[in-house]
Amino acid sequence: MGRPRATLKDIAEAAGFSLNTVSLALRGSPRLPEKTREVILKEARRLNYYPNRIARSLASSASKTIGLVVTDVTNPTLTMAAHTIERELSEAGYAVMFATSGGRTANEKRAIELFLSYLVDGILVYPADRKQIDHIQAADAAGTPVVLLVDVPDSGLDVVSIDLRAGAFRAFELLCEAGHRQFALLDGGLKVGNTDKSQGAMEAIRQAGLSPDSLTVLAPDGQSAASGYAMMEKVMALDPRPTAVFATNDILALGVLHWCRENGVAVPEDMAVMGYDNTEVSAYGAVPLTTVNYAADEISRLGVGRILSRIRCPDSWNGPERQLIMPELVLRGSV
Amino acid sequence: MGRPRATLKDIAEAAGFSLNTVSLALRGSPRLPEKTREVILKEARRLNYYPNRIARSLASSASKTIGLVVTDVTNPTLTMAAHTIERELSEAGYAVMFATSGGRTANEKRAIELFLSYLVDGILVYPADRKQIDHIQAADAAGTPVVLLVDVPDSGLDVVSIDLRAGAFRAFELLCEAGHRQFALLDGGLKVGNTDKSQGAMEAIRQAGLSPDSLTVLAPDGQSAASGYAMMEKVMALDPRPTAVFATNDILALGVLHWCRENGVAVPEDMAVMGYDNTEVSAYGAVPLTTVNYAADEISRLGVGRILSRIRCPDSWNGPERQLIMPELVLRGSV
DNA sequence: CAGGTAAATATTAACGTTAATACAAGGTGG
DNA sequence: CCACCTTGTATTAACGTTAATATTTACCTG
Repeated sequence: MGRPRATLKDIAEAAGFSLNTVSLALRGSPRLPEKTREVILKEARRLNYYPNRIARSLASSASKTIGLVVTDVTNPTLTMAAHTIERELSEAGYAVMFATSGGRTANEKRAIELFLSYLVDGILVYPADRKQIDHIQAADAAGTPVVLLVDVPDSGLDVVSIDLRAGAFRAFELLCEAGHRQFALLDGGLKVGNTDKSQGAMEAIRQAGLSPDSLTVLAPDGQSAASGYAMMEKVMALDPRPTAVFATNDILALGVLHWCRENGVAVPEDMAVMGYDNTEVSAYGAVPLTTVNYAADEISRLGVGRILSRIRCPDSWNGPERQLIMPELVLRGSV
Repeated sequence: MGRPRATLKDIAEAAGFSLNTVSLALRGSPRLPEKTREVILKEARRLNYYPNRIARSLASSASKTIGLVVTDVTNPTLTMAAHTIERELSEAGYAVMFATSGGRTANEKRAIELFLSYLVDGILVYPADRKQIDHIQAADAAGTPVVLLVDVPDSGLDVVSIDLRAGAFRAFELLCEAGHRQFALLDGGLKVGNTDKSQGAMEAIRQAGLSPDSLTVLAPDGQSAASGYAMMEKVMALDPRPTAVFATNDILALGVLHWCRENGVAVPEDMAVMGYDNTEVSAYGAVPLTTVNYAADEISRLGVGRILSRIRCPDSWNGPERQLIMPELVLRGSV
């Protein structure tokens, strides 16, 4: 099975220096003369040395690893975010440990514990349930920096997030301006305590001088196109019947569009449909979807920046900060 | 920043046993009497102990970690696979380290080296380029089991994969039976040495008694809907003009459908369109897409099973095995 | 009751690093 | 020219676990 891999000791013996000198040389210490370093580096290359990060972590109590917990990678938005996070971190020399909670707090808790047991230097979380975050707060309090990627006010934690409420607010402003007076909102987040979008919607309606009755909020079962499709039965049964459906993500909206096509409901003439996230598919559905952009890239970059700065200069940290990104509308044909 | 976390030593002192006894107790050794174990477990809970896996890894030289390299998480198929892999492994008590190669061998190499430096117990890879796999072979040869999730014949490595060639073969059988005689194939894999699907297509055409000229293979720039859309200019300029377009993934096909709608080409009447992967969106595009299923779940489960069995019983391993899953066609409206 | 075995626990040495000192040699300044 | 830095290197002790032996105690057997 091949020789055991080379260690610092092997290099030390081969190069004729002490183990620690080798360690210093490989870490580029300025305390060593050029020549010594060269000899050692050459030997290291010859032996095909690469460091054992486990040992390094143990000795230095810094693992150069970040944990990422995501609710559901199947969501293209979170996929994008995970992707960017991985790229950014890997450029910064960090490895990524990855876990999904499936929206269940128990899983999330296990994942975080796992991460802690691997001594991760920091944790990025899309929380499963914003009402249950004790275990997250505990991790932060115990000294492992945490950054939330969804806004949880008063969590006492660092937050970098899209302003979801503002996104929904803008979306409903648009719908109101377009003359709609009766709305259905399919909110996939309600079941996990995420009411931002519903709240934003309601605010916009109030501001437009409409009655709260003009908005019906429905909680679909999952985040799939199938479940958006299924909800349309209920939407069409409402009285008065809405003229606009807003879904809290594109994939739900896609299901809505599909239902409309199959049932001869013209979009946007008979029914306006709006999504959320601006995933790639939104442009290519039965009707190009008007949606709210989710700047996954920006969130990821900012989130990574924040966690790294907390890790690298723990002193310059002055308590948690909330940073909310304002989302843009993406106008296409479905409204 | 909170107390430093409890170690075995702390428990040992609190419980009045030696450090090693504590270690044994926590690992459930049968050599200890029930009572001792209870005392120790109680103390451990009281101190909120959880193991330091870094230390454990170093001592036991097994990290209970698996590395996963994927070419592009943005691809919903790979997302699904990554998701299932993570779930399966986490159930088996393994953590997952995650990296994307972006289809670049250099990145893949770096990722694998990173994994090795973290002493992962095994590696699952969607290889970036099947012509450059020395570094993967090297990892396996050096004692870290590797399983490829894409077929690379004669790699000398374990393989669990969808039979991509057979999928394309079946797809073209279908198209031929439907009476088509002139085909365009948008192959997103060509640029990274992945010719399976093109080969399968050609075989089917040959078997149907058609001339090789009836198939035009085009290499789109990326794996996006936009690039599928862009390629349609070229497809329509072909002479004779094809009556069927086969794209090697759904997202490309989605772009094709979009082009057709915008340019008044009726699908499937004027143009048959087929995709590959059976991603969720394929059912909800401008026209429901006929496609080839990619059993991401099955691949993932089998891949995880294989790597775990190699880790857990290295002795019962009799050299690399190739396991190919036969894909099914999914018939919808676009053909 | 000597001798042996088993059960329960302790001791010691790894694992491969980093970090904190320690030491030697050679130069410099008062 | 001796005390004192500086420069280059070596030594030693962590880090928190597991693994391999040791040791003690208790019990059983002939």
